Amino acid sequence: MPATAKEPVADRPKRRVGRPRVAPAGGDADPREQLLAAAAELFTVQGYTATSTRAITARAGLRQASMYYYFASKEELLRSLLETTVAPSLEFAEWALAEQDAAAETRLWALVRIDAAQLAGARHNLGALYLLPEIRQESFAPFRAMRAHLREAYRDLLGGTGAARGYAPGELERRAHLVFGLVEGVILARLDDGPVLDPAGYSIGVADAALRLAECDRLTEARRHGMELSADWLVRSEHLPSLGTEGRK
Amino acid sequence: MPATAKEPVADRPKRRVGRPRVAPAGGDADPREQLLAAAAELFTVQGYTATSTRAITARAGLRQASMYYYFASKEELLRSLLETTVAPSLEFAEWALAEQDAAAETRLWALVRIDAAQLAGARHNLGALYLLPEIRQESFAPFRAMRAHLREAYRDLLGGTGAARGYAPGELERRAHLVFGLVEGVILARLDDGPVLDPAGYSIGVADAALRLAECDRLTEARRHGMELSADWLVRSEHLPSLGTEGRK
DNA sequence: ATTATCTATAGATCTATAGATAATGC
DNA sequence: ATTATCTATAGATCTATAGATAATGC
Repeated sequence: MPATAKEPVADRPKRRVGRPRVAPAGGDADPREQLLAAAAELFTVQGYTATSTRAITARAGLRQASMYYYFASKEELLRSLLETTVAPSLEFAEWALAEQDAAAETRLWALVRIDAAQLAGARHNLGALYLLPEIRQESFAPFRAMRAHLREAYRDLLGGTGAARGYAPGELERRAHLVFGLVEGVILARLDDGPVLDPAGYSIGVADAALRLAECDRLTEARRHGMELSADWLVRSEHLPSLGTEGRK
Repeated sequence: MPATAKEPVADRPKRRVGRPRVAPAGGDADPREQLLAAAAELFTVQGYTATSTRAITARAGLRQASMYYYFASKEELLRSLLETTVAPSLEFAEWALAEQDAAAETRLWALVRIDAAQLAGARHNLGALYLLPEIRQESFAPFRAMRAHLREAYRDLLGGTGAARGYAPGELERRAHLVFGLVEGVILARLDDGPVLDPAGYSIGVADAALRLAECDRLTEARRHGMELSADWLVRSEHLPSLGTEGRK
């Protein structure tokens, strides 16, 4: 007879205050967390508008109306989810910006790595929520501000880089976009392939790639490298097919 | 009295067959195109599910039910829009793959350029539609197949590159993801900033960047370049904050 | 008494179909 | 006769609120 059998925690009767649930799911977890988890899954898979509060609560083991005990609206549930998603990256970015001792290259590399790893490795493709059209609404302004901050951190780190000294005016901004886009490309890769090939390894690949993007002395060389930008190619890639549906404005 | 006044086309009375519209908008355009244009705008700005057929038709100058004269369902409208969006890129990609005379670098550069320019320059951020969760449904399989083809073209061009000879196994696939992600980063940049900084110039920047991403001999050098991957940094970027809402499955 | 849930429902949608109608074409 | 639109509406949602209820806490 093991002594452990008597621990008060082990056989905690998990009696809870309040009316019992009629269809509990997933055991004793905090209902608020259960709702967030259910929403994360459904929002990323089906989309925000297409996910009903009924579907969320069903997955969380509650009745539809009970959601409103924890969140004032469906929108607030989304807001909560979004903010917990950027927060860690942003926190790391602030720290990296302040840490002036290390080279900017090092700090940029580390930021990209951690950011990419998080995007690649999170259980659901939460990054895809950044793209929801809903977040343009005024009520998501705080979240958008967080993202803007993060992008600025990328730009500032990039600006501290040795390569940045060689940038023409405006080039820093452009490169920052490229690097930021590279990182968020992880989100898109996951959309096509499910969880990306080994997050840990992949994120290092992304971080290395970010530094390659930063460099500028290679540009002319790369351009020369086996490229005959003559007639046909230039012409064809100059002509942008107008992409239909021009519609008036 | 200018002679042009009599041209039969110029003063075409634009009388159309069928019951007249009650609230025409945007003049004499083909109603099907008007619907596509309206949907493009609304889907990209508000999202697919959040856009009602009523909103689409209102913008196109028709009554809600009249949409069904042109499209069997709202979903088919989306499908139509998506396919006209990838089609041009895909067509160019096929051509580029076949054109074995030019160096792979050249062809890859041109493909990236045209693709990025299209994403950056299109009136609405139509690329963002790729990300709609709806397109995972079986009914969008043909569209997904087109995208997969495009990605394969990227990979194959990349594989023909001089740099690719130095890739470790699996590295080609990974780089292809990076390049594809880089290009689609344009979509995300637009989400934040509206139409990106000068599409023509930006797209060249992206194409140059893609070639930089392809290179591999620089990797170790880049890593050495000013990086002290010691204690603190490695540790901190090793630890991935677990990102909340773990929920069970 | 407090807490966490429930049931029931009001009110507001939204998609798609049925069937009428107002033009032109012949 | 054909075409392109319209009006009206069935049926199916969906969000959020009101108010009841079944636990525990004291």
